[in-house]
Amino acid sequence: MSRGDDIVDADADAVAGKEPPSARLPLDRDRIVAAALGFIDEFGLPGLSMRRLGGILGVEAMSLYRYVPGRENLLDAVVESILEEMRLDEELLDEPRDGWQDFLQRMAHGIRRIALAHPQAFPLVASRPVEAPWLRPPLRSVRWVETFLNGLISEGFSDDAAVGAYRGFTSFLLGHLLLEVSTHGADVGPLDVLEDGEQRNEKPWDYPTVDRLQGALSQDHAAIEFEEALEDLLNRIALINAES
Amino acid sequence: MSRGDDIVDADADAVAGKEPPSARLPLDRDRIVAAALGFIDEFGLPGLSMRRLGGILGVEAMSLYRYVPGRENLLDAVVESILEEMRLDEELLDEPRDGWQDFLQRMAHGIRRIALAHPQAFPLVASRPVEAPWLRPPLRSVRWVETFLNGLISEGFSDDAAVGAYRGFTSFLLGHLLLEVSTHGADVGPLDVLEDGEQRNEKPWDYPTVDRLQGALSQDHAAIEFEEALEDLLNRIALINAES
DNA sequence: GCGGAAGAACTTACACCGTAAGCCTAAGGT
DNA sequence: ACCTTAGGCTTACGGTGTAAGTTCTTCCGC
Repeated sequence: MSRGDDIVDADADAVAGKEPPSARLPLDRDRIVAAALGFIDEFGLPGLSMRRLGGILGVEAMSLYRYVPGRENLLDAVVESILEEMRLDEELLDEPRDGWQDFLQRMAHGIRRIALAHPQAFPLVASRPVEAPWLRPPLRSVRWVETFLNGLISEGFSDDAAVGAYRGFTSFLLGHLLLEVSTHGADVGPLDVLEDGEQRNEKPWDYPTVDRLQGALSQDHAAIEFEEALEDLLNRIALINAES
Repeated sequence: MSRGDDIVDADADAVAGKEPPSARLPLDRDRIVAAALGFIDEFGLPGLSMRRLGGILGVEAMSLYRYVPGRENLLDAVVESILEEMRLDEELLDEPRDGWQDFLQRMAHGIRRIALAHPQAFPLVASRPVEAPWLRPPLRSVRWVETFLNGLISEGFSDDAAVGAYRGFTSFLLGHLLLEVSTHGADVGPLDVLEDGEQRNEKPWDYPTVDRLQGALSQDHAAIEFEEALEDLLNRIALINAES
């Protein structure tokens, strides 16, 4: 080493008007959560460790524990931050304006947007244990449930119809979005390329129909299917509403 | 201890016709997978480690690696074994007998049965990466997809209609069953009982509608909802079929 | 019976993980 | 000038997956 070029001269920096790198951004909790989400988005959940996350923030792992009780809690916070992000979506309404169909359409599309924005993190929303059994993913916060139910009731839904709609809505969204997002993950998954001369030992393959339909199966109509299935769901909900 | 009662007398056992406990069941791969599934069913996925699994089988952790390439592969094998279990279900048909509705009804109920039989393991079926993007959970094996598609096509479905039905079917099942199973998990989750004098620091709670509907939200109509939603799905599929 | 080969388990070792406990330094109030 | 406190660092412990090497057991050809 020639006279420690890699060591920053803090005094000189201070004179130059720069902030010393340490203690300037005192490692806020939100910044930790944001960094965690960023990491997951970029490298996937399994790679996230407290030590690495600390490294990203230029800090030892243990320093994180001043702001976050532990890894589990951190992941919960990540989920929460994703739902919070959805709050900022301008398209989403706090209450119906042009009928409950429009209200639910906007909500469904909003959730789909965040799912597609965080394909690696979205499964967290689904797989993290929920504090109350009726608080179902992906509408994982009481505020959203309250918004949902109030919205429908204000449009003339009975209590039971609103609850039924809530269950159908969550179930539909969870299934569709998990699958849509998981195919995105498959695209960027482990490359898994065959080395030269390497031979994949395939089992005997005798699935002619799958073979023949491979093309049709691989086509991505997720967006259209989402719209159609959503519309069917809304019709179904309309029926629930009419019956009750 | 009075004269090592806990030590088995192997010779005496051999004379009595019993097999010595060691090396008699040479730790077959299927036995490992079955033990893993059993463990998950009983204690949940996060507690499963190679060392503990070895312990259960009366063996050091590293011995498992002779039959299983690693933990990830083991979990894949567990998923596979669950799907295999479904093959044995007598109610399931290899091809339609009383129409495609009956065919799909049986398949849906079969998958629901295994989901409810392994509530702790079922999320694995959904969250494990799939080798091909069109191989969607919970129908996670080419054989099942082949069976599904062939069944529908033999009943007069066009290729596209069959593929569309496949997508709707998987999406519906995944969403509904994941949610149904997750509420089961919540029941047996960490007890989380308040200690004497401990006070849960609740945030200010202002969700009157959720409050009022707490009862309705908590009621468990999963079975009925499953039937109704499944019937709606079948109607939807019938439409797809008619249109194409 | 015996030597050797092969199979199946055990042992050791490494890098990494989450996190409990304590230490060190610097800023701010008095 | 002192003390408090915040905000980070260091160390340490038990646990994890797994690569590599070792030891024991069993069986087969002679």
